[in-house]
Amino acid sequence: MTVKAPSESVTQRVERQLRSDILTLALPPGSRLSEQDIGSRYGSSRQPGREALIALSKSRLVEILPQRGAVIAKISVAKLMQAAFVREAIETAVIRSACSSFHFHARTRLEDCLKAQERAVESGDRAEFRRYDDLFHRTLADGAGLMMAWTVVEDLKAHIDRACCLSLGKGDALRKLLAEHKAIVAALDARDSHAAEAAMKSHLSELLQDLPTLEAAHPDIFE
Amino acid sequence: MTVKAPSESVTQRVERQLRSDILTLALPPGSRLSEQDIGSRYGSSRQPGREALIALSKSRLVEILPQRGAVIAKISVAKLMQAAFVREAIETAVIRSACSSFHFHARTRLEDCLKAQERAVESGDRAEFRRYDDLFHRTLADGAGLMMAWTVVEDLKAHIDRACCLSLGKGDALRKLLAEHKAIVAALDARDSHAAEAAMKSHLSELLQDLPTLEAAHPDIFE
DNA sequence: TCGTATGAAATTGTATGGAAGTGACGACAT
DNA sequence: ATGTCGTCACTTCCATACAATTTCATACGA
Repeated sequence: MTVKAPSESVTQRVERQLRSDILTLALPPGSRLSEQDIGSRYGSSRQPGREALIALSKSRLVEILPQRGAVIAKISVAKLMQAAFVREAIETAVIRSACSSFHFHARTRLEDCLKAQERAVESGDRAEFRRYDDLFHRTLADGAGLMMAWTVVEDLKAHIDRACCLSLGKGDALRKLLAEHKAIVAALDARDSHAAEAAMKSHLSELLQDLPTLEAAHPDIFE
Repeated sequence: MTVKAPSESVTQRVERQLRSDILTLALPPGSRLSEQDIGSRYGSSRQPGREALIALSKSRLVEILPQRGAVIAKISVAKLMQAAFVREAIETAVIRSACSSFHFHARTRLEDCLKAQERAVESGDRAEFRRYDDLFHRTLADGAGLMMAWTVVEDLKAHIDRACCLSLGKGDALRKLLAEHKAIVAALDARDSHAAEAAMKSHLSELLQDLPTLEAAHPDIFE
């Protein structure tokens, strides 16, 4: 007997594709979009397009102008800094909490993430690396019994990720991120909450280093 | 010449009313709702009802069962604890940041909040007190230049507030909360980030004190 | 030349019709 | 007694029709 695959609804698919196109900058910030545009772009009627726009406007990726249309949000340095601030506040708290109690099974999944990232570094596959970066942070929250923290961070992360898409990413950037992950896990294993928090903090701030450079290089898509 | 009042759309009104009815427990957790129900309850067609349900499902106040309907989320102790954890992580970080830099004008608005809450305590108006409690915390974030932090907290707070509606609230509870607000402001004025963080922490944990009692008293609406 | 009306086009906001999914219930066979 | 199947009511999900609003261009008049 086959388990029923809970197939994705049209709205979910459109939302996922639109989000992806926004995050990868396939749809450049500042673009104007109508519900109709979205619908025909992804092969649906207005309704799924409308619901996707509403959903993404909740995480501030698009701005809905009442009665007029929607615009892909420009990358705002202020929003970026605030998102990073809140993310850091949450993730440092999570890692601290993880140091006092962490699910055994999650620990082995962390190991899997590290291994997968190791492979991604070798093959230079940035997308793969990023997938497991997400999973790494999610697993930390899960192991600490704080999945809600991850759902909040996930939303904030979207803004940060969009900026990361611009970053050229020198060859050894991934290697550095991986080393930071390993430092976090090491501190977690040692139940050293101060070290873990510090490692997490420096890991997260990593991403904002070359923000000024990026803004100078792409003035049109910044606010 | 009068400024045009940007009148509320039907969807917004329905969403606001539904949210309010959920938070005040006028709609008890566990109730099943259809788009049609919402529409006729608040005098609209199914569409605004649908969009309101979708919106509230994002903040996990209702759970949408695909092809079947929606239910008002039950109060979950686990979700409540996680929401409180994340809120504390964010708000303590905000108050710490506020201690290093805080907008002058926001400081006077804090004073207004305290005064208004003083009056609310005198008249015993809990709703009024709560309104200014929100404004107090929002103003802290605003003054620190971290409004995004407040938008995140606001969503988490919904779950906490719903539980607070159950709490009988002894007469001097408000007085205690007000005193805590004053302690936070005092520490902020002194730029004493450790004291401010501690004051905020104890203020937020205040709300969860009698959670076990509540759960025992209302087993039906807990998960 | 400039400001103002007017009207068409585009867009969202709202309502409604219809297809398809889900679970409940009972008839019926085993 | 139990399990399988068909029917039925209910609901969402998606498409589409209609109404309301905004914008833009254009024409007109001072």
